[in-house]
Amino acid sequence: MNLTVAEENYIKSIYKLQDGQAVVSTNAIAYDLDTKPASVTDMAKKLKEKKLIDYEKYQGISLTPEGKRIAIQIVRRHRLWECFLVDKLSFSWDEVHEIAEELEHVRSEKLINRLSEFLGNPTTDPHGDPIPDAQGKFSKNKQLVSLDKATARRLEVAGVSDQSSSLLEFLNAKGIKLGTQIDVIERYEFDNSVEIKIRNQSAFTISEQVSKNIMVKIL
Amino acid sequence: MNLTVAEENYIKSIYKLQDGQAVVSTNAIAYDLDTKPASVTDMAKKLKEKKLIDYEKYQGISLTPEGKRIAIQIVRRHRLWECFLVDKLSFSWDEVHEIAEELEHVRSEKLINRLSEFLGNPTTDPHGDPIPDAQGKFSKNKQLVSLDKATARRLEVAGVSDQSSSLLEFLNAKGIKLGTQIDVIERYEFDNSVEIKIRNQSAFTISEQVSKNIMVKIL
DNA sequence: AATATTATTTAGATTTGTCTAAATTATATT
DNA sequence: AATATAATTTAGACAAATCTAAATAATATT
Repeated sequence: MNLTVAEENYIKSIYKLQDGQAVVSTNAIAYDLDTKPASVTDMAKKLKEKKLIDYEKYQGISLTPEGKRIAIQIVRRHRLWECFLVDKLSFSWDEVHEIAEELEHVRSEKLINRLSEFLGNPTTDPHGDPIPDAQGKFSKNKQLVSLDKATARRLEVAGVSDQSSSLLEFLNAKGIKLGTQIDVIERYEFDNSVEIKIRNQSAFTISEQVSKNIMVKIL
Repeated sequence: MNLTVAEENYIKSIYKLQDGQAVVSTNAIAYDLDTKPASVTDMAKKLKEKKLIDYEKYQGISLTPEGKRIAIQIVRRHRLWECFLVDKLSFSWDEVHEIAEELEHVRSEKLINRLSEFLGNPTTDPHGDPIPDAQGKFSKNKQLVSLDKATARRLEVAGVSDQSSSLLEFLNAKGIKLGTQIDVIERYEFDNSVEIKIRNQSAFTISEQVSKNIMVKIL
């Protein structure tokens, strides 16, 4: 199956948006890929032709098993490159996404498997997202919860669910990174903000919007 | 200047073919890029529009200073990635070209400069070709000569001028790699073949075609 | 249920990079 | 110099990926 970069981006987007949902809407994909719904319809026909998605007019889009397999390989490539950029080239986690977005389209199984080996076969990327292995299997992770729902006092940052530069920059500025231990000081009901404290720093408050996007492990 | 992958490939090809020549022909570019002369003419108009080449109908093509600057950056990216693949991911030098051909189009100065640093700012790639620095300057190399023209007895392989898989495979099979020391046993005038010997191996003969493409340093 | 709103698709156009076939220009040969 | 051959360009077409505007279908609201 030889896919264009555009086709790979659609597959990846559908995979990301599907997550649980039965189907993904034309509009959602268009928004995610910063394109127009009409373009999504066009591409849907092509991907259906290639048997990578199930698609009936007006009925939404979902990946076929083959489409999902391909999506997972793309995710694998993306996350391994992110590891490389952070671990080997000393990029910070909030600046690797765009570059990995390009590197992920270089298709060579040998390259990716060697890269994985070189990095020590990591199972999570710098954002805490799991990296599927060459067979597409995810190592089952400890259960992660978003910070706004975690009940424990002491938590460890294990990832972020929104990878927009704005959020990553904010976390960077606050000194929150993967593995950072956080103590929850107080939760404010009226706006669901959370006061937290990082070791050796004074406490500060983060909004619900932020806490919803921080994934944590309970310690 | 935002170039497409196709445009970059044309720039790179023109740079490679120009080397000394005043201009490059439409046909030569078409052959090098495995496309048709008509397509080259089409692209020439576009690149002229962008002021990356000098081009007048029927008069051949040459890079402008800006075109050359860009070409050298592409060459830098290509060769650094080749180093990475060989030095870090244990690829052999005859299998890296195609992959580097894709990686070279990922445009991020920061990425390339960090990669260079990570590799120890190498000045030659696994084929012995010089790697320009971030400013586009080549470190002046010891003068290399092709094996068919070298007069000395003892030589060291410093590169190959043709990087086709077929040649690289041949060299690999014969145990000839970068840094290999060669003794010239005999030169046969009638077909310009050369009998050579590698330490601890029995002598064998290589054709003019091969010897022309092996670049050597005199020891 | 009728109507308004939103989502989706179709139709037709555009851009990029390519092609083939025909026309033109340059170069080589007699 | 005339003619043959080779190189190059033009003209017109195509596929991929996109777009806008209009049409249609699904969903929500009154």
